[in-house]
Amino acid sequence: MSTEPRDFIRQRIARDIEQGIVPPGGVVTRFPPEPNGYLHIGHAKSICLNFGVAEEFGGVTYLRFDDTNPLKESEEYTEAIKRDVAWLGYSWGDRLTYASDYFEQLYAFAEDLIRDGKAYVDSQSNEEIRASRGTLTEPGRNSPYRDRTVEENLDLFRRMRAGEFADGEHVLRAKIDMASPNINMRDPVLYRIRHAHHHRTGDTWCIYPMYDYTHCICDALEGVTHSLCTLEFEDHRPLYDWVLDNINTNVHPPQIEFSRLGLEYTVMSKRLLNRLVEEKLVEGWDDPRMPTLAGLRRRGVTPGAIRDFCRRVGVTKQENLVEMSLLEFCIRQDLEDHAPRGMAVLDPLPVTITNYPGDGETLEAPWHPQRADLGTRTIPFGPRLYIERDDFALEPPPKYKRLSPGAMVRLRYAYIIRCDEVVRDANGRVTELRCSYVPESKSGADTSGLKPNGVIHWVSAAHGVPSRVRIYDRLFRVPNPSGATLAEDLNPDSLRETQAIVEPAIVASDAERFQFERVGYFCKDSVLPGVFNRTVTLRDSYKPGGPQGGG
RNA sequence: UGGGGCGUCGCCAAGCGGUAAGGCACCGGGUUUUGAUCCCGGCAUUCCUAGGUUCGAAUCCUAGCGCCCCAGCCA
Repeated sequence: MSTEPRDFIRQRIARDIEQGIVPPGGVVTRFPPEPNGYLHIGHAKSICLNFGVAEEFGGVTYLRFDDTNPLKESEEYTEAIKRDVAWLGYSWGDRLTYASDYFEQLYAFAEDLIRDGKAYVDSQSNEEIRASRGTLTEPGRNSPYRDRTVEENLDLFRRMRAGEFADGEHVLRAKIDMASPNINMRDPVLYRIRHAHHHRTGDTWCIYPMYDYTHCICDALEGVTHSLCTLEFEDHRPLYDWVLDNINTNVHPPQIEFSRLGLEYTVMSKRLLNRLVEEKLVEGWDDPRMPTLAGLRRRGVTPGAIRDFCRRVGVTKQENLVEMSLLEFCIRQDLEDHAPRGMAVLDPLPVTITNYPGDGETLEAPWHPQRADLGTRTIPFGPRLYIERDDFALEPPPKYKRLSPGAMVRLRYAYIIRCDEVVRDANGRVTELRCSYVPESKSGADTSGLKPNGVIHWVSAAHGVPSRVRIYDRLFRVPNPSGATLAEDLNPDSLRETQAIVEPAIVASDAERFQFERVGYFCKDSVLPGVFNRTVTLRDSYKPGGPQGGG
């Protein structure tokens, strides 16, 4: 489709296919997270890109865990990541791999590099290496160990592997150029000693390869055709290329960089998200206020909405800070099409229908106004109801479309009522509305000819189910949370609990999410039964000043 | 006064020498048993700045300016 976004990466891939560099249907990409935390919406951009591109051009995508640093990684994270990628709607088939699957091959290539005189064991301390690396403007100095013989290097490297040395005693370095203007090329470390238990390889290794050395080789080993990564790795590309140019492989994917996602009001660094969890400032990685996929899921955000968001955001090399309103739009639109409708009252105002005979009846209403396929629900109606307190105004502002003294309004899917009397307590607070209904105005069979000025939602007092409601706003409220002052950046109103009265069909339904008329979108909280999360509100959402009193 | 990137509407983003797509947001108007949705209309004489090349430049050249990334035995 010509209207589909064609970013520079897709253009490049299309060109590579056209020129025969990559066979049609032969595109191979990979999504390579380090299992050191949960995936967030920024990762979704990369997932949608990598899996999306393979889908569009015919190809496959690997889910590859970049697990080269045992100190930070865990099984819990790999499981969470798999869950989230699958939830987003992508499947890796049998292409689930780990960098650690290749440790043996990586090691063999390293010995080759040593034999070729392209890598050496450096025995300087961490500090010495840092000091001799030079600065942004000054070149580095060669290590005194740089000219060790091949035999000595091989011997030392093997003994490193055998566990003869303590952490930090030696490292394996590439022999490139200590005077390179690109600091990544100043004899980068390839292997370090780490006597640590790895979540997959256990204690079989005590030396672990570095990212720059590992990533490109894994790409080559898996036959990746386009290695997509974010902008901060641009400076690493010469090293990516150097490694592949100096080992025995004829596979050499291009590394192509794009900018990471910046989202207004949210912080995306794993370090900060980790702190929020560690310091118990949130309930966990899946706290609905978190920008993690798990958090968004709990909040009621759909995978389709996130995919749509990633598509609309595009892929470029520009730094960007996307407005929250775009994400909200994508969520609203997805829910608009799919979410069943329901009625709930957050702040109840009792209404008595004074002329209603009997004690009730059952009404029928569609789950969705446009989608007959979703079927219908029954709604109990009676002489005692609750309406939303702000659907009534003692002194209605101009163009007010809801209820006020003497005015008429339609109760959605039910009858037209008129407010005859307002009951107030000693403080003047409205405590009840006494109304009369128009019997011939029944929804679907209205012969009254009346045109009320609005429609409001309601719940039968005798049947409504009280439910605890947790209202989540954004976790951060500053335009650009710095994280430097984490506590100050946090929004103290980001989580509130209140009570809602919900129509019974909602409680009985097994649907996850609902759109509540005049209230917003909700989803069932998967953790606490009978509890709903307010996720996105149509009208009141995030607006300064809160609910609009009718303005 | 090192290297690598990036600068098109409030926010994203097309554009690749032929005379500024689209989306979000916003502002009008219409439909509506959700003030939602939906529909219609408006919204950059201008592309960081200044020169230059050209019949013609956001697109090419030159010089500036601004922003981001890099000195982990993290990824």
